Amino acid sequence: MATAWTSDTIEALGRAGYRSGGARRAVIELLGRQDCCLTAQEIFDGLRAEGRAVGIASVYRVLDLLGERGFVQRIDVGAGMARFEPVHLSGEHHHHLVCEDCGKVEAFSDDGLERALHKVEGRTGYSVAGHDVVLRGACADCSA
Amino acid sequence: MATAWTSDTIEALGRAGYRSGGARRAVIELLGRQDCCLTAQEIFDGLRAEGRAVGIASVYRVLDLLGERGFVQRIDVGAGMARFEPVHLSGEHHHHLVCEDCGKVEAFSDDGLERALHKVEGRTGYSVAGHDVVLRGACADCSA
DNA sequence: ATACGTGCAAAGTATTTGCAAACGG
DNA sequence: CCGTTTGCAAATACTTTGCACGTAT
Repeated sequence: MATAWTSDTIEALGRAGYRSGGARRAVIELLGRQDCCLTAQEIFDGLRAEGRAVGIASVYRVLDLLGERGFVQRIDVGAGMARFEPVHLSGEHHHHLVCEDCGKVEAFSDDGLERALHKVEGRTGYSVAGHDVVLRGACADCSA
Repeated sequence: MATAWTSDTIEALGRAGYRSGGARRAVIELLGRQDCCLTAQEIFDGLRAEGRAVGIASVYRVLDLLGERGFVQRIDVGAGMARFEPVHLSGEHHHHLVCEDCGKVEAFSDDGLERALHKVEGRTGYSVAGHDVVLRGACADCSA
């Protein structure tokens, strides 16, 4: 069950002249199945759990390549560890809610917020390629 | 010319039982003079440049203490290096604009964005303590 | 006087790189 | 075959910690 993102990504890399060895394909396939962000270590562990062991260096190399080409978005929630998630062509995306207590990371999205961001982006003088929003706080479980 | 933030912070720490040695004071004073975020290394270099050499470990220790107590905000713009800036009691704050090309970081603020954020925060189920927004792109110089 | 603060050096963690072997086209 | 990709181990970069000494109160 290859997702659209998975096949689009593999195909686009192929067109750009990249070969598809086992490690790259495995990382892309695992990423395609996620709906929120993962750390490099989580990807490494996930692949190992399904028996497709790859070197941690390859995980980083694939993430770096995908990041450069805009297929994944690097996300920093401030835990000293980068997180990565697929960027969907549809343009739909979400932002993150981080529990400062237990470390849980969840996604949320909001149209009003997107509109406000879009408006600001026009006034910056920058050619804005993207944005990240992180809300920090205590989740329902932790604030109880 | 001690800023309000500088003296408020030193005073509050004093009330909380912290002594004021040279390194802590130096870091707090330097931070109080900034209007945007600095890395630990920039703080270290800045202090050294003004002849107030402090250990890099002390810089990190002070930043950690100030962060815990809410006097500074840790900011991640995705360069693999944390940045820190004073949190003003007035509640006024800004967000960041990062040039992915040259690495420049600038501040911006926008009331419409704050309103949109505030609205979203109420619907999350989290008790939201704060938020960060990072706009990524190419600055005027780099996109030319 | 005594506990807290500081600097240095060593340790720790996340990430990157060098290199030789495996592999895809 | 030949150049890319991969895994391993070593290197790096940022940050944290241990410890002995200095200092504020």
